[in-house]
Amino acid sequence: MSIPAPSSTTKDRILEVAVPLFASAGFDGVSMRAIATAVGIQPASLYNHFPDKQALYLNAMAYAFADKARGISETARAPGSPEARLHRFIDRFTALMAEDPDFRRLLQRELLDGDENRLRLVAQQVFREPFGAISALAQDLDPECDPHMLAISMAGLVLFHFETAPVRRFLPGMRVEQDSPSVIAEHVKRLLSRALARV
Amino acid sequence: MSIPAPSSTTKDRILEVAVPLFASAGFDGVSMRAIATAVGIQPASLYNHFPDKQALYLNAMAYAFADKARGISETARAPGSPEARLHRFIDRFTALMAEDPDFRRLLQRELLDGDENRLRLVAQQVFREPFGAISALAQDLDPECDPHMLAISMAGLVLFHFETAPVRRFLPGMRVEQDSPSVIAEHVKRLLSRALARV
DNA sequence: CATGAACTAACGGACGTTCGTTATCATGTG
DNA sequence: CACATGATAACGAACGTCCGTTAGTTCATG
Repeated sequence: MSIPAPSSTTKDRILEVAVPLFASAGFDGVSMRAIATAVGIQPASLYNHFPDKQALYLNAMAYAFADKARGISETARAPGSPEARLHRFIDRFTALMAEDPDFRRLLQRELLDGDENRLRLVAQQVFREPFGAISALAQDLDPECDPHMLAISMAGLVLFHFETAPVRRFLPGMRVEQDSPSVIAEHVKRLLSRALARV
Repeated sequence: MSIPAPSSTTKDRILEVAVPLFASAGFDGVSMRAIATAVGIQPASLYNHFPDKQALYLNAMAYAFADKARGISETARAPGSPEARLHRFIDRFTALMAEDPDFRRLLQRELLDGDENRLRLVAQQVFREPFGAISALAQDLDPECDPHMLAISMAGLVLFHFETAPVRRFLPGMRVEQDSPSVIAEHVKRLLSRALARV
């Protein structure tokens, strides 16, 4: 997924290992001992790099979210007609969520459990800029619609298909292709294009 | 919300207290001692009613999800034109999520952390029927569209606005009215009506 | 008197964290 | 070049706390 730097510091290796652990089990579900074991050091050694578990978690979040924000907003701000920008955004956003499940899971975990400070931090440092870009795109697509709400709807349409994948397996009418990123993207693009077509 | 039975057993009182605790802090975030304290009994007494914590959690889930399934599927299956049924479903579904945040949080927690057994249980005993109803409505609305994916999209459009509420507070363009159930319902209905209008 | 549900007390284990020590290694000095 | 120095990061061991759970006991109710 990401090219491991040849001269990676221990601190980076800890974060690299901690991100998927936190993404899959949450803050309370991952012990310092588990992280240390995964890195291959003793638990006490973690405290040479981070003052406490909370700091390690925040650094892991920042590590996981790095450059994601820029990637999203760039695709939304790219030139072209609103429809073309919409399609490019949906394609890219879907691919991003498919290729980095840790990012999506960390995000949804924060939405459930994040305290006010963490949520403000994530909102301002990660989502403010790309969300502004999506909102601007939304306004170009349908000037009469609240751009804030339309932006949320656009992102939610994509995300919810990933979010529900583990339970959709057990529901009727499920076909494996419905989990494929390209199928999801096509479905969302079709829905949004028709909803937002100039009248 | 729900009428408390006058002759409620201790078992019911435990579940009643455990549901919001589990909904807000998750399985690992709620100790047996915390539940016992909230009920007003000793931790050991919980084991007179449930063999272990896992069983208590499963019963709490069943308790929280009871009758929700029936409520959802009834609104989706009600008679009328597809458009009218869509509007009624969105209205009712939105109201349901707004008035019972515990249900929504428990659901999203399961989507994140539920193991295969729990997810299958939830899918088959809670969502199979209402999801079928929504899918049927989706097929009536747009026979050319995959009803499974359209049903997911319809639910996701509503849910994502609630899910992101805690972080939207810190994003630009936010106005308080965007958290109101009726505004969310109107937004979603408008979007879906236009997307699914007969060509 | 039998039964079920409450109590008090405690067990064993996992957890976050701290402590004192050791090993590695780049750097400055004779 | 040889060697002391200081910083960094690893280690093993332990502390205090909280957890899920169990055991044994009391007590009210039928």
